[in-house]
Amino acid sequence: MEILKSNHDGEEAAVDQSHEENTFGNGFNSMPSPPLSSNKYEDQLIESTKTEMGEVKEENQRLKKLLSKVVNDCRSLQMHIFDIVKQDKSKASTNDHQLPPNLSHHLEPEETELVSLRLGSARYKMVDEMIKTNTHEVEGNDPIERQGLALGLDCKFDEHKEPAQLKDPNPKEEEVGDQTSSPGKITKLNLRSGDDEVLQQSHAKKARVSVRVRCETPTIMDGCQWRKYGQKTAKGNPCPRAYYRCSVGPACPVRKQVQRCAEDMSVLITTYEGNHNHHLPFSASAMASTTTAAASMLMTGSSISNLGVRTQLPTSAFSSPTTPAITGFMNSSLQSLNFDLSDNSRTLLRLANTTITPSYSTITLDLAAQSPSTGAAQTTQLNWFSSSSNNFSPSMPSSWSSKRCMSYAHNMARPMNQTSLTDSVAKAITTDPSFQSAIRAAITSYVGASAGRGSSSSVVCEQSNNGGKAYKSAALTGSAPSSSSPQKGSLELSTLMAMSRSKGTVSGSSVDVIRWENMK
DNA sequence: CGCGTTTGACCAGCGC
DNA sequence: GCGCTGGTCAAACGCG
Repeated sequence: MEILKSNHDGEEAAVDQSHEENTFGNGFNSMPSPPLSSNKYEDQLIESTKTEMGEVKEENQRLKKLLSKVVNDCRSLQMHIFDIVKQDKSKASTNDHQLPPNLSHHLEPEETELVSLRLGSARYKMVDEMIKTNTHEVEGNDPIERQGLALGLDCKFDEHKEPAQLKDPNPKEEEVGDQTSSPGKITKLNLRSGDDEVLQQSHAKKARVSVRVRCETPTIMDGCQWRKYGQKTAKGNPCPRAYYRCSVGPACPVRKQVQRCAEDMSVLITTYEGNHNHHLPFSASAMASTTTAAASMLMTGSSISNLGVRTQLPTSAFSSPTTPAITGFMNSSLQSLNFDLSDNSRTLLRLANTTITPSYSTITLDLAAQSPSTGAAQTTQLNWFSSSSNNFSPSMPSSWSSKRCMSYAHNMARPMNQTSLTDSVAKAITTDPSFQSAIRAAITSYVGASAGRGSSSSVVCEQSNNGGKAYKSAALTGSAPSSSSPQKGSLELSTLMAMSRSKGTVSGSSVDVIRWENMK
């Protein structure tokens, strides 16, 4: 540096600028130094920025239209499903038990909730179908599946539960508790109904999503309401573990455990278990859908984008030591992606090194890990990893999801084909609800946190090719405002006032760094 | 008074 | 069978 400065004074500014712009602090260099005639360069940069802003605006409009279409479709679908449920109910009431009118009246709110819950999947699936290109076939010949009536494995759980609830609209609280809050009793109950169910549900019971985050507050603000029901000092950790259950729904089975990390007291470990059986506010749905999607991935090995499809995997799939569908996706797709959500505090969102083993059934979203290259910088990484060691097996079951993952793997393994790679990444982001959820949750929590400080915030996305469009989609998809609640925490594209793009390198490979500045 | 938290007791699972 | 541990329950308590 000294030699450069003394021998090439004219380049000093460029060198400094290069140094200054290397503020990502995550192991890759910034864009190459601009030429001496920096005015021309800046003009070009401004022009390209303007152009890209225009593209972003167009994309925003397109997505807004898409969103409104989805909302409308959801409403009509909701009405349609409501009719179906009503018809089924009237059939059941005539064929089976004749419920008194006052009791059948009590059924309706619960079923509405039930339908809406399924609509979440339908929405994902509809978006999936609307956005996706012709490379992915639409799964589910069952018309019910096509309407998004099934929720995947975790919701199969509900499917078994719901008939009982429908038969008895006013179940005793103990009975609800038996099915939701006491895992041991679940097993006992299900022993009567078949080994497969027992296995699946015991696995489902184990499915957990752990979130590690650097946080001073007693709990992280995930938008949900929790009631503390216990506290215990666990072995090996002086900090007590607090037990919470979701208090939004009367019989919501979701639990969470909160404990400070023994090694680093500033790290809060929050473990979620179960799936909400009620509506959630937007701010809560981000985290909830993320954990649900992660749990679903964990349990089914099916897809990430398969949430709307009833899982029909054989029992052996659950006892398999690996879930190739997941590892295939993660190793091929997520591992090669780096998302950088940063502002003054430089939050780095990284999805990497993911292997999920059902026997352990815990997936961890690590928002507290330090970037090795940044040292003490306030950098937060999000790592998806399981509690098990790597034992990825390349063998794939011949399921649709696996094919899809292989498709990702195939595309990801061809870095030379930039367009293909870009398309694959774009597809992965725009069609995978869990991926969207992860991004949405990260952006939501991030923006929510920064909003309180009143500081400007930005979203930086990196990509290992020259495409960039995929990440625009990522940010847009992840931040698409909810139709019902454009709350704090949602980041609308209209607030993204400036965007820049620069070159950098990651592990010797050239990357594009795209930065959106939120000037709000 | 109602709601949420605290805290000791209880229970189930697991390893030895 | 016993002891350890994690998870849950429920009475007591505190707060608005």
